[in-house]
Amino acid sequence: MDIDAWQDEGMTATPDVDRALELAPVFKALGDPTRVRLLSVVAAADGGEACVCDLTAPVGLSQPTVSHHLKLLVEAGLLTRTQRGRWAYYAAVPGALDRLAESLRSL
Amino acid sequence: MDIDAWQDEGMTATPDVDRALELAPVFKALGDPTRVRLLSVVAAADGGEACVCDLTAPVGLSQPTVSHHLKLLVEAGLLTRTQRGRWAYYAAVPGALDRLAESLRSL
DNA sequence: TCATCGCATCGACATTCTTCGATATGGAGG
DNA sequence: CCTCCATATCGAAGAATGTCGATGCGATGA
Repeated sequence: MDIDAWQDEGMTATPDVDRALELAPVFKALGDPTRVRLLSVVAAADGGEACVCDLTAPVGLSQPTVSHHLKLLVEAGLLTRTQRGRWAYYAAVPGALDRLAESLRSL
Repeated sequence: MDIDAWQDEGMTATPDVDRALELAPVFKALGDPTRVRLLSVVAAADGGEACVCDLTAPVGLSQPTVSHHLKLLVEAGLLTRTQRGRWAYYAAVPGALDRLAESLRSL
C-alpha cells in the first residue's frame, strides 16, 4: 500500500490517513441497501431489537445472507448481538450513528 | 431482486426501501479510504478546490486511479468538477456532507 | 501546425463482495 | 438421548471493485 511505502520511508501516517482508514470501513458497511434497510428495521423494531427470523422477510433475502449482512454490521460497530434462548437478537449500538454523523460533518 | 418480487405481488416499495436505495450508493462512495482522503484533501485545499495533479501525491496512487475515484465522488454528489484551462478542479458540494449526516442521524 | 501538458478512458488483472444451497452448531423440549 | 428449531458457517458462482500501464483527447503555447 501507499501508506506502507510512507512508513518504509520513515514517515508516520498523518491524522487524515488514520481517520480515513477508520471511517471508510464503517461507510463500506453502510454501502449496501440491504444493510441500510436492516439497520432501519432493527432500529424501528419493538424494543429496539429484532431476531434474524424477523429480518429475512423485510429484506427478501435468504437466512444465510441476512446473517452475513448482520455480522458485517456488528463488525462495523453499528449493531450488537445478544443470544437469548435459541434466538439471536440484534440491536443498534447507542449513539453509533450520531458519532458517525459527527465525523462526517467535520470531514 | 426482492423489490421486483414485491412489485410483482402488486406491492409498492416502502419509504424505507426507497431511502436505503438512495442512501447506500453515497455511503458506498465513502467506503474507500482513498476517497475519504480525497474528500478531506479537497475540502482543506486552498480555495476549497484542487486539481488532479495536486491530489495524486497525497493519496500515493496513479493519476488514472485518482481520476477514477474522483469520478465516483462526483457521481455520488459529493464533489463537483469544473474545467479551467487544461486543469480539472474538484470542489466539495456545499452542504452535501451535512445533509448526509442528517439522514444518518434519522436512520 | 505541431508538440506538450493535464486529465479521462480503455483493457486487463487480481481481489473482494453478494448471494445461494448445503451443512454444522447449539439450545429447548420430550 | 434424540429431535426440532433458529442461526451460523462453508463452499461456490457470478458480479463488482481497485489498481495499473497504455492510449486518447482537448487546451495551451512555441
